[in-house]
Amino acid sequence: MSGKLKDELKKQGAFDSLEQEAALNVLRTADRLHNRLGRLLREFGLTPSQYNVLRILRGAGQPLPSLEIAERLIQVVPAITGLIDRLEDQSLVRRERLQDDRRVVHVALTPKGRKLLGQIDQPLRELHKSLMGHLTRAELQELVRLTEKARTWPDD
Amino acid sequence: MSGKLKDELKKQGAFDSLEQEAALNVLRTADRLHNRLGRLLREFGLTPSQYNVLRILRGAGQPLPSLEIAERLIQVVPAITGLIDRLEDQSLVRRERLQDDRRVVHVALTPKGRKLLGQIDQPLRELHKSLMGHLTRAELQELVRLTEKARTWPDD
DNA sequence: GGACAATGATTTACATATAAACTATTTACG
DNA sequence: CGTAAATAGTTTATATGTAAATCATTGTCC
Repeated sequence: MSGKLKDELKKQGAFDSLEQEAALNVLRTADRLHNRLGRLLREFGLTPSQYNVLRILRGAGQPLPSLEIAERLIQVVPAITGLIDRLEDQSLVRRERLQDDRRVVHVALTPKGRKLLGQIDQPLRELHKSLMGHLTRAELQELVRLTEKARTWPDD
Repeated sequence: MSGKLKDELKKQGAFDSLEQEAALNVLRTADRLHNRLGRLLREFGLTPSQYNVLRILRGAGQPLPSLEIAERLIQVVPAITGLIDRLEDQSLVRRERLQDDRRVVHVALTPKGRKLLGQIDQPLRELHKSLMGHLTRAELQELVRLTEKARTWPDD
C-alpha cells in the first residue's frame, strides 16, 4: 500500500494532467496522514476534528465564538454544533452565551481539556516524526512552501 | 481564507516541529482540494467517493470485486457497501455475484456510468488546472515527488 | 468427511461533512 | 419607533469514514 500513485492506480493509464496528478497525490497523502492521526487520537478518546477544536482553543488563548472555530477548521458551519456538543459532554470545553450579544456562544477550553491536550503533545510529535521524518529538512520546507502556494488561489 | 497556515492559526505560536508543519499543510491543502472537487461533482450528482469508484472501474477496464475497490480507495471495508448501493440505485454500476466463488461480488461499470464519467472529464481537468495551475511544472513535479516520498513509510 | 479457520461482504453503531431550512438576536434605516 | 436585513447557531437530511460484530461460502486438516 505504499507504492507510487501511478502504481496504485495501475491499469488506469496516464493522468489527465500533471495538475491532476499533483492534486490526487496530495489528496491521497492527506488521507493516510489523517488515518494515522485518527488512530493515535482514538487512544485519547478524541477524533481528529475534536482534537483540532481543542488545539485551536489552546492556541487562541481565550474563548472563541462557535463560528470562529468553524472557520478555522475550514468546515461548513452546521458540523460545529455536534462537535462542540460531544466535547462538552466530555467536559473538555464549556459553552458560555455572551451577555452583550446573546446570539454569540463562546466556547472555552476547560482545565480537563487543557490537560488532555498536554498528554497528547508528545505522542503526536513522535507520530509526525515517524510519518514525515524520512524527508530531509529541505524537502519538508519545500513541501510546506508548495502546499502553501497551492492554497493561495488567484480566485479565492 | 487563503493565507499561510501560520497566519491561519495565528496566536497559536510556532509549530511543534517542521514535520508537523508539513503534515498539517498537506492535510489542510487536501481539505480544500476535496471541498472544491466535491462542489464540481455535486453538479453531476456524485460525491467524491462515488466518482472515485467509477474512475477505478473505468481504469481497471473490467469488473472488480468489492474489496478490491475498497482497497484502492484506501477506505475501510464497510463503507464500500453503501457506496456501491447508491451507485447501483443510479444504475451507474451493476453487481454480479460470481458463479465460481459465490462469496465474491463483482462490480461492473454500466454504459450510463461510463457516459457520466466522460461528461466529467473535461470540467474536472479544468478544475485541476485552476486549482494547481499557478504552480510551475517543476513545482508540480516536485510536489508529486515529495508526496510520493511522504507515503513510502519505512514501517508501512 | 466433518469441525473449524479463512475469506468476501454486509450490518450496526457512532462521528463527521455538506447543504438547506429555520430560530433567535441584533442592526440598519426610513 | 418598527420592520426588514443581517448575523450566530441549530436542526434536518443525506453520504462518508471507522470499528466491531455477523453472515455466507469456501478451504483445510486431522
